[in-house]
Formats: sequence, structure tokens, C-alpha cells
Amino acid sequence: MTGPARTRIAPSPTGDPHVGTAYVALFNYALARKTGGQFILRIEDTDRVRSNTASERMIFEALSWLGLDWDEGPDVGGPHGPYRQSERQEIYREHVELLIERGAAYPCFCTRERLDALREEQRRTKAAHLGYDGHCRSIPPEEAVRRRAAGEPHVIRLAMPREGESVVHDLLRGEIRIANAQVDDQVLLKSDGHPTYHLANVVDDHLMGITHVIRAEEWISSLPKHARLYEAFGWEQPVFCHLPLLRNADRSKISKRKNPVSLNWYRRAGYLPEALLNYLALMGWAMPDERDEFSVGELIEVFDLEKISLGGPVFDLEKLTWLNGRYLRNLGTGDYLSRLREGVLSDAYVAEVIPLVRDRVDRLGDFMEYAAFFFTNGADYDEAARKRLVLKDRTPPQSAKILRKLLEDTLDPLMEWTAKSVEAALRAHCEKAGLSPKELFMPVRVAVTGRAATPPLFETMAVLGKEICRTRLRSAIETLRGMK
RNA sequence: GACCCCAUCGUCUAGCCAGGUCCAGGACACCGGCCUUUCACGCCGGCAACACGGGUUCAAAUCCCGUUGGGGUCGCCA
Repeated sequence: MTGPARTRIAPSPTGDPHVGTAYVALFNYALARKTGGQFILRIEDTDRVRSNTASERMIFEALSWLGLDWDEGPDVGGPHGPYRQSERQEIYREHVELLIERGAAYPCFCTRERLDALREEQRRTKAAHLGYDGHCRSIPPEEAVRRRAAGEPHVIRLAMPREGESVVHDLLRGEIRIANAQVDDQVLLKSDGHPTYHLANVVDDHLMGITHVIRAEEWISSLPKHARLYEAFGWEQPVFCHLPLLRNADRSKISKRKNPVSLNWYRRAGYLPEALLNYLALMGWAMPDERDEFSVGELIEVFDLEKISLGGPVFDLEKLTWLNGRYLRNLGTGDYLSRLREGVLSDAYVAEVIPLVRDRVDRLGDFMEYAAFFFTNGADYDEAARKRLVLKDRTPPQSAKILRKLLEDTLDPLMEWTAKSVEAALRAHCEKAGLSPKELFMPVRVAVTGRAATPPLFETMAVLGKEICRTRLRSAIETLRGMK
């Protein structure tokens, strides 16, 4: 019934490629393929301090690994480029001026201090709705022009109507009505000249001819802002479709504290891309014949966006693992071998392990035994290892806390994962946390390998990779918590 | 707190839009059995849900309202 749909996945390259990105990408991909349209990859790197190219590269790799190939994107180009928002600054600037002319946006000169104080005050007095108070909206236009010309730092805000309500339509939920008074004057253009999501997303979706905006549920509350922008520009709205959020077992939105969320981890741990995709599709989609196992191709054949269910699905690693096992068992020995050799048993990987192991092993037959922890997913800690997980003069809970800080403050944000960068990060962390390398490094070694005698720590961590290190650190932390 | 979204087995879901065929079907997990030198796979069987209260109707898991519960948003992050 629908014509060719142009859909997009628009990830922000600010961290490890996320399983939620794959989930949303899958349904965007399915609709585009089902309707004979296009699926576009757009990089939303307008947060200049957090965006990084390592993260962008990992997004490309992860989506390619999954086989969600895009028709237009930063790497392959296309008729509506550039597909990297940081390269579209001029476009946003022009559009924002248009909005100012039309009275739909205005410059705001409020300082961060004033904004912080305002927020603080609103929180303290438990104001009914939080948000910008419209202070700069009353500045006379001539004065605003003069101050901008004088180079006074400012942002551009959306002039949201204060009365009435916005009625927006969601494909799955129908009409959504939100009082305009609930919506504050969002920043559209930051003081560094880069747009925020709200502006960039509306402008790009329009310019790129996106027909269906399929994204996560967390965007529903900013729908009025987006609707207002389409209206102010005089553009027709795309179809909006908000997918439910993937959840942790406790039903909160999926997070790395409670679930593996990096696509790199699934790849490294030996999940097959077709199994992951199949499982992700099960989160909201059911085949007409209710079968659990199907390919993306089979999904596309019968796909219907409107049949997605809305309850926030709990991501169940156990069921994914079962599904993955089914896929694995269906592989012939030859295919199985190639999968192994694309992954943990690739020549490249084994070649990285050899230099770390060769001095420590005298017979090839002893290689696997010594190097076993390079080839397994988890780590288990025997009695001796458990003891060495504890830092000198600390209790197990204290040690758990220290390792957790290391993981969350230092290792998680580390995008470049090499022996050098890991060493630098670890040493810097010691400095910051007031710990000596000597007291911290042994527990870390045991946490990531399960053993006290290993090749040099940084090289070992580099070869193991971030994903394995982080999951083992997490299980070490859990182990320590259980020791009390 | 305000606003918005959601609500079928512990979990993923079918059924709901077009009310009766649903004392609710499938899958994961769990339990039992079969197969088997072991384990696993596989097969068979079992346990287990329409959140609650009103209303509409001859009839409600399905429609309406309320309550409760869960989630999201309230950033010069996306």
C-alpha cells in the first residue's frame, strides 16, 4: 500500500555501537527493502566534544557485519549528501536564519550560569514544568540583531507557541496531544554554531526525502517541537513511528550496567549476525505463522510496520543464546569452520596471541592450555583468583567499587583500545583515584584473565579486546560483591 | 513532581483494530520422560498469563472510563 519508503538510521558516534541502534536500523531497513525504497545512514555528530571517528568507524563495521547495507551514507555518498551532520553546518545556519525571519526562532544570550540557576530554582521549588523561561524571547529584534553582530555569545531557540496544543500522529499509537505550554523553547543552534538534534534531524530528514521516521520511543515527547519546525518551514511531515525501547530485566531502558549493549561484544562473543538480527526482530515483531526462526529476507517478504507491538520488550540474552545455538547447529562443518575462522580462531587473532605466549610455552601441545583465556568468553575465578581480586588492605566490597569506577569512568569511554592507550588510561586512572599501579594492576589482571600469571597486562588487554575485558571486569565485580 | 507512552504465562509474543470458534495458542527458561556408554542436541509431556474496578453488550482478553503498575521525557546529549 505504501510507495517506496526512504528511511534512515541516524546514530551518534559517541561510544561503542549500540544494540539499540541495530534494533531500530533493522526495522528501518526492513521497511525500505519491503517497499523498494532506500535505507540511509546518517551520522549525527553534532556533539563536537563527544563525537569521534573511532566510534563512527565502529558503527560502519557493526552495521556491515549485520548485513544492514545502506544505499546512501557518508562512505558511499548519494544524491543528498553530505551524510555527516558536521559537514552540513552551512545548511543549518541558513535554515535557522529563515526561522528567525519568520519569528519561529530567536537568539538567546542567557549564560550557562543563569540557566543552571534557573534549573536549580525550578527543581527546588518543584515547579510544575521545568525548562527555559523564555527570558530572551522579549528582547526587541533590533537589539538582538545588534548584540549578535557585536559577537555576543548566544544560541538560537525555538519560539514555541505558549497556548494551544500540538496534535501529532504516530503510526503505531495514533494521535498524541501535548499542550504547548508543556514544551519549552529548545535550543536549535548551539553557541558553537552546530545544530542540536531537533533542528538537524528535521532539516536533514526533509532535505534527504525521508518518508518514514522510525526511531525510539524516547523521542515522543519532543514531537511537538519537530512538528512546529515542519510547520514553520512549510514542509510536509514524514510518517512518525516510535518503536518501544529495549529493556533490562528490571524493565528500565537497556543499559550497559545491566546488559551487554555493544554490538562489538556480540560479535566477539560469537553470536552470528543472522541470529542477532532474528532475535532483535522478535522484540516486537511476530511472523504470521508465529515461527521464531526466520531470516531478514523472510521478514522483509511479509513485513508490515503497523504490526509491531508496543510493550517494551525485555532483552533476554538467554533466548538469544538459544537461538544462536540453533543457527550454529544448522551450519555444516565447512561453514562452521569458516565462522570460527572469521572470529576467535582467525589467523589474525591467533597471530596476536602468539607473541604473548611463545616465551612461556615449550610445547605446542601446551599452547591452548596456557592461552585458554584468550579463546573463551567469560572468566571464572577459582579460590586463589578470588583472593587476588581483592586490593591490598581493602575489603571485597571496596575492591568492587574501585573496579567499577575504573570500568565506568576510564575504560568504558576509551574508544581507542591498544596496549598504549590502555596503559595510559590505567595509569591516569591510578593517579586520579589515588591508587598505586602495583595495588591496582594485579586485581585487574586477575579480573580480565582469571589468573595471576599472565603475559604483560596491557598487551593482554589489548588482544582480548575491550568487550571481553569489560564483561570479565563486570563479573569480577559481581564476584567481589558476593564475597562481602 | 509535571507531561506523554504502555499493560496477555517469570521472559518474548499470537489473539485485540472488524466482540462469540480462547475455561487463551507458540517460543525461551523451569520440571518430568524418551533417545543415549556420558554430556549436549533432538523428541514427547507438564507448570504457567488476559493487572484491578466499573461501564457498553445477549456475549469482552478484545470496545469505553477510572485506578494501579511499569517506562520515557523534562540538557547548548542524541
